[in-house]
Amino acid sequence: MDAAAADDRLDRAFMALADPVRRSIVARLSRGPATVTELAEPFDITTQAVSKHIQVLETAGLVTRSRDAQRRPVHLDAAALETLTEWIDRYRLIHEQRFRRLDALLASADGGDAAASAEQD
Amino acid sequence: MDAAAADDRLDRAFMALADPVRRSIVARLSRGPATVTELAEPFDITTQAVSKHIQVLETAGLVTRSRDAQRRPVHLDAAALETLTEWIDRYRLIHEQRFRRLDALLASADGGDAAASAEQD
DNA sequence: TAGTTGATCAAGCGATTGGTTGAATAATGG
DNA sequence: CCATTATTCAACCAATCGCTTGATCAACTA
Repeated sequence: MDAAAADDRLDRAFMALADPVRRSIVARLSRGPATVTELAEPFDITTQAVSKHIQVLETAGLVTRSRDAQRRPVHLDAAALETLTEWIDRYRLIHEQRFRRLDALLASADGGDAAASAEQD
Repeated sequence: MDAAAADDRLDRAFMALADPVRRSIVARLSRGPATVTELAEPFDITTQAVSKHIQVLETAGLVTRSRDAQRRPVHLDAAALETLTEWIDRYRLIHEQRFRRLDALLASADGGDAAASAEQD
């Protein structure tokens, strides 16, 4: 997978989670697979709309589907979720390490009141 | 903050990261604050467009801004990023624990070939 | 076989997105 | 004061989003 494809995958995955209905579906699926009608039940929207939401999650790689007679059970893919936390944590940790270095620098250079303003910038 | 407001916050935050330009801005900001023009430099779009991207990140609570003469330096808010990983990890872990329980159940109940199909569903 | 259930396809609609150009607002420096 | 620099506001545009209704497909069951 090249960089552009990985980018596109992140686009779709974050976009997929940027909707309360789809996040609710993910939450439900964390407790086990469910069919489209089951997933649609808590919401005041049509099953067609829920079907589309599931397609969005599937295209993003967050869920997969199997077959059971007429039903198409939806399964969560936890590995895809992990990819997202990895992306976020990567930059979160870089940011926090920068802070720690800055604090250490200011603490060793001079008095403590400079360290207080370090949190500001 | 009530549940609806928290929901809306998550909507905006995930949506904000669902764009490669904005993710690139977040990556840049993890190494320290930057002005709008600095952030716009790597991209083939206008500074107005970048300004809008930053407003999206700001509304999502992912960045804050200060003032330095005409400049409006943008700062990353790592705590907001942590909120996102917390949401994702919550359901990821529920999902994985469910798998572990299922594996243990099948392993104790009968032979190993049932455990092999447990990964399927 | 006919009817029912589960899910998708298709077309359409209002709202929103990411981008543009052009004008306006702030704050600095000569 | 005037010109420059940094940023935002405003209006617009094509594309996409979430959702609807209506029709279709697929598989079971009486």
